[in-house]
Amino acid sequence: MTRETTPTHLPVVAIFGATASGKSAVAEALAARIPAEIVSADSMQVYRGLPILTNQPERPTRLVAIWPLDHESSVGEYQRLAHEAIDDALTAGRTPIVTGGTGLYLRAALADLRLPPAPTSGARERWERVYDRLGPERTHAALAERDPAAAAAVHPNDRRRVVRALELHAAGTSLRPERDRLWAEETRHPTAIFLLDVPREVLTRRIERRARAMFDRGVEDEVRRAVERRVSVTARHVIGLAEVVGLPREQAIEAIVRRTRQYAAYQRKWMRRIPGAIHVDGERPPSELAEDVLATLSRRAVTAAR
RNA sequence: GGCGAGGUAGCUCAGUUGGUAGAGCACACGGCUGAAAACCGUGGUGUCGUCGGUUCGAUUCCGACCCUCGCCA
Repeated sequence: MTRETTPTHLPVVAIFGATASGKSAVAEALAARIPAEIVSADSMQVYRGLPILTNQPERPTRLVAIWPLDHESSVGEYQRLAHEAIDDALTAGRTPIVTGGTGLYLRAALADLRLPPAPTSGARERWERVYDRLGPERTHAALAERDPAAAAAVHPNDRRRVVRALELHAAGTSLRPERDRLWAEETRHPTAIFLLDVPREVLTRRIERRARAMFDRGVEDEVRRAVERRVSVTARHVIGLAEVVGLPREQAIEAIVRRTRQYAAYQRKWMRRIPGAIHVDGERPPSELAEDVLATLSRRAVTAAR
């Protein structure tokens, strides 16, 4: 008797945790036990050309290294590809294991966020100019006149969102969705979401070790080669890119550690809010955690079958 | 050793013509719907180097001492 024949009734597994919490290790341990396909939910690992800096997994993973560095990324585009990858795996009879640290991307992969349309060409630049000319207060007031609901959800100083809201209103829609799907528990497929809890101090130690290891592995050459050509606005935000280019080694390491810790704190916020998730002790060995995940899945399958 | 500059938040520093203090960064918390490793909001966490003097009141003025940095020996 093999596990492969065990129906789970929970076709999708998701693993979320802070950076350096060991998500990939658990996903890989799980993939070694059941027919599965790992799908990345990471806004920076999508890029090709910075495998060391973005900490890309060794094992082939869907939606990793899919775009060149000059590509402007977006959740909308990612969402389409993620749904496709997940559905492909299911069709092939494999369990999609959605793994990643970008909270919004994880939600986009699992749920149908019904994102409002992409900006039409030139619209964003036009509204940005309006914002810069009128200033935060007056631009926000103009938004409030046109789309009160959107204005209520956005702070005047949040240039990006005020501009986006105006751009959507001009396109005949709104920043405010008819239904909030971001924090709703609904998903496209029955899904079990696991969150890896790891104490901050442990995470900090791992982050420090990993930052140093990046330099031993040649991150400086990697970055030097990457910035020889155009890097998109979105890719420019990879933690460490500006630091490696502009700072001496020790300062760069220090800055990368600081920013990575800030990122981990941001991910902890997501962990508090992701609906319907199961917290597990991320300090236990990946193999044990994988077994636990399987046990939870079959327990759920029994409940679902009733 | 002499001269000079300085010791204020975790860090870098501002300030108080005497009424116990505030910026940036760090940190914490919150928001977020096609840039999310992004973006925005809220919060001061303090023996004002130490001891003494003057004063109703000293972080501020005075004295001594300690420490740091620079220049000269």
